[in-house]
Amino acid sequence: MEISSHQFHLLQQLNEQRRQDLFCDCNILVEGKVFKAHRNVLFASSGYFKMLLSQSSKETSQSTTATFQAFSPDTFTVILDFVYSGKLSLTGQNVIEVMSAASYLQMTDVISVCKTFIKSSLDISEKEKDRYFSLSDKDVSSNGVDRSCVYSGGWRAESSPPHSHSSPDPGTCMMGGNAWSNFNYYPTSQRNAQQQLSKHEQRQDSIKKSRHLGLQQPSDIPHYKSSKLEDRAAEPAGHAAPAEEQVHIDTEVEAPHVGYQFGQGAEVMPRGLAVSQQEHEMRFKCPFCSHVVKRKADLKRHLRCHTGERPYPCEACGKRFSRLDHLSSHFRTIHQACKPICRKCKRHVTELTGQVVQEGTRRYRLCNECLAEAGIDSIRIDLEAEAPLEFPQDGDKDSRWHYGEDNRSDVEIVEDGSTDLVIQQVDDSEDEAEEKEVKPNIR
DNA sequence: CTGGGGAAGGGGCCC
DNA sequence: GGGGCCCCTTCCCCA
Repeated sequence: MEISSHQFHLLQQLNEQRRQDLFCDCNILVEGKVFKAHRNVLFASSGYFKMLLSQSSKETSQSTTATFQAFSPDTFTVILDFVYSGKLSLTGQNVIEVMSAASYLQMTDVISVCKTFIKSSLDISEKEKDRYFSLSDKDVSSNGVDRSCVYSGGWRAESSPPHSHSSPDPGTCMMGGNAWSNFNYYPTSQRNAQQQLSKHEQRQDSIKKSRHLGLQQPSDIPHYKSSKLEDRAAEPAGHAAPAEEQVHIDTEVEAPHVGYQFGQGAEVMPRGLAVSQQEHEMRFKCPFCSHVVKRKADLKRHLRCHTGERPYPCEACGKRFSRLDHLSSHFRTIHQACKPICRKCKRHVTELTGQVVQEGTRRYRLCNECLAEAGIDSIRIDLEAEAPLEFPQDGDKDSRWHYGEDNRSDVEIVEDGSTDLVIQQVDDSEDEAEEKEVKPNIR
């Protein structure tokens, strides 16, 4: 006969003991904050602690101290609360750090829930995007502003994914016991499962589309296939960690001040052997790969290569980018002909020696000789429709990307530019204030 | 088949 | 934390 409430009461009792610091035999030091816990509970919950404590238990039967600098005390609070309650308090703000910490601690279930949470958030973003794109294809210039809300919205706390019915409080994912066994939600259709696209697949997709179709409409957003998110979900939580991913483990008894660094999920070695100050600074580990970065913002940026999120669409051609600077670079190169180099002979051209050729949404420069050789000097020279070619300058942020209405219509109509070349005179001295500038959709 | 060039994309880091 | 620049690698196209 099995009494189902026993597990719950047992966990409850252990949690109570933890709060009252009863029988706690393990101290976890996170950025100066001390957490008390029971070794057996940590051992049973985390592959990392299992490894650590099995090692230290050989050395001592007394209390153990583990020191972490890889995540914040707040993050560890979420982890530890989960260990002792089965409730994981995820929000859009903490999910990345929690997942990173869970990866660190080799807590498979937590990682899975975080992934589901993120995927759910992305799905919300996708829905918003779909809704956004279905509203209007013409009102593009104003939509860029809204889109940032859409993308960021998916990560907000209020966008928390649906959780188990047994979860007592909103925004908390229940794990453990029956609640966890029932936790198997897939928020939307299979489309969501295909949302994630591996880097390679995604790139192939986008390149083919842009090259073969010339224009990548919003509806051409890559249909994300099975991703690293999915792939990694199948991996054990204790996947290989890089050498940089290291934490100090201090054993208080036999070697009071001799620390151990814990890397690669299995090795315990004296701290002094490999820990350097530089490695201490590298503290944000990607939960999907072995990459470690110093700044949280860099991790956030890096994660886009796993999630496939591309919040920055080029307004001229529709191609989407994961980073604003890539969009800017793309725009300058492809649509603004910023390079003062003849595309054919590679010679430097000036406003006197060369002209800009517009080929669909693409622009590049040709010297007068190459223009004549190409036999396209008879193509109409449309000075009226000339768009500025100035490289965007600082302090001109608002105006530099503005896309003249005439050009807009040009761009939208002409997709296969091979039959519609427009030559423009190069005039870098033109007054910027009067320029009609091409403007990508910057958030 | 191969090498060069262009474009995309990722990381580091400064402001 | 975001924006942006620089550097590097990878991929693809083309001669």
